[in-house]
Amino acid sequence: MLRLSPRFSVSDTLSGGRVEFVAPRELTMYVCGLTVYDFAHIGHARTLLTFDVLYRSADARGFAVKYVQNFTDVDDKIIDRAAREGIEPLELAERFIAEALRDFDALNLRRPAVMPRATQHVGAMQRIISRLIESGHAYVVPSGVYFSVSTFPEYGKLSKRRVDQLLAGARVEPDPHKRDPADFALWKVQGSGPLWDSPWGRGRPGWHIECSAMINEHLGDTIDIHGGGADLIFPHHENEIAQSESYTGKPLARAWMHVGMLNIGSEKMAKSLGNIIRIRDAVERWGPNTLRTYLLSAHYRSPLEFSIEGLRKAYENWRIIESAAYDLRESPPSGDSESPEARALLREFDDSLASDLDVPSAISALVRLSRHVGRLASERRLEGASREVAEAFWLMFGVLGYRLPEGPPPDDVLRLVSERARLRSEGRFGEADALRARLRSMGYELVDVGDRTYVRAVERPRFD
RNA sequence: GGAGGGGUGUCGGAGUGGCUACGAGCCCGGCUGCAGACCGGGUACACGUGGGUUCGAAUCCCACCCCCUCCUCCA
Repeated sequence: MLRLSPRFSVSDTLSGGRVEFVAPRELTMYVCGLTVYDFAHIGHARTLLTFDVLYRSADARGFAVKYVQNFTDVDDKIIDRAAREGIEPLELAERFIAEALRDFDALNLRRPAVMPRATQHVGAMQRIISRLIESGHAYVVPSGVYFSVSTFPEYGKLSKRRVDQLLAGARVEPDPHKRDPADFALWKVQGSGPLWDSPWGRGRPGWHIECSAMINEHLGDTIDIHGGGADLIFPHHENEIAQSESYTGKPLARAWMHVGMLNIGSEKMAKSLGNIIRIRDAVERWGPNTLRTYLLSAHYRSPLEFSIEGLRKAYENWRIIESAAYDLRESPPSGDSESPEARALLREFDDSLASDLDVPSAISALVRLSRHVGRLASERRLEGASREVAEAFWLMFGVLGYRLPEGPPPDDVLRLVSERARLRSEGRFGEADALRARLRSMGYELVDVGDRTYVRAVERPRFD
């Protein structure tokens, strides 16, 4: 039985170095998910896909992974948009959570164990806030509760900032009740939007406290991996650290992982810039596996510049993998011998992912194994080949989160296939090829091997 | 202005002192009635710029240039 090694390391934004994890043991992961006021875009997908591969690979290494990814369902933008549409903020959030889950499924993101929502953890947030006030880390003013940055000497350690520099850069008009411009809100006393009663006035939680609360509720004081987009380093994660560590007195996370931005036209893809591509549009246009290959084609810490050219190359890689997957599905190897090729490539795949989640190199190893499969298939040697070839292939395929369409083709497709076979046997190749083209446009490819014809549901991205 | 991360062949991307990772692309050929996958050959023998250290540097040192992100909600 081939498997991945029980250890991996990732680089940690906080220390700047690597942190290693060794199975078997529990692995707790928390990833900052979406704020649900609109459809998710492929920038979000890049981050989620990165942690999806981390999740799957850690699982394959023998860790008992506990993965939590939240939804932020209360925030100014949700309230604003709901007001514009004349519906309740929570209703709007509910709607976009449903849409997001649909997109996640389309992307074949493996569901985290828990997907908590901010509004379901207000009590936990209030408990933390109360304790922070008692211990002098936070103070109450008429407009709410603020965290006092000066009570946490390590403030700035994640984003490598110094508090005195923050003051100079503070562009927001400060609340006059703030003692220090760098202090941030834990609780906001307000009159509109979803409101909760609290000892400090009716209102709602500040930005960052939700993650501290949800991490603490679901995963404990110190988690193994905390992740998110690189744009969350400051202030979001910095503030989480300040709150949580003041509250528990322990480190919040052993490793902080941040995914580089997806840029488009040399600018970050962001709703506020209006340059987004929705996940569902991208999946529809390019297919889930091609899109996944593309968004994972750059190392996760590097920025990725969106390009059709890059998508096209990702598709070329996927074609090779896809074809091998079908070859293996149609002719599963049954040999008992060892496969040195499969072992070597699996090892390379394993090492790549173990070394700070080098997915591009891992994909490269899978492509080479796919080519090996293709060679065996073309030589009609696949059935007699080592089972390890299939074992290694499906392991790699699964860890990278690829998925082939399930189930047999619909009847009308099968009818066309047999029609084409008839034409072909009569030597009417022109008409047969026209049918092949028509099937292709329906998403089905025919592969003739000897006297057999295979029907494959394939991705057919559009690059115009 | 401050902080962080980068600049490697057409693209993506390894590589932290010597042995041209790797993958895709592109061109030609083979296999195929034609295709896909597969196979053979070819193309690119690159390292932001200028100095320095060294027998030897993409890798070390110095200076400079450029790009991206963050410093405001943001995956």
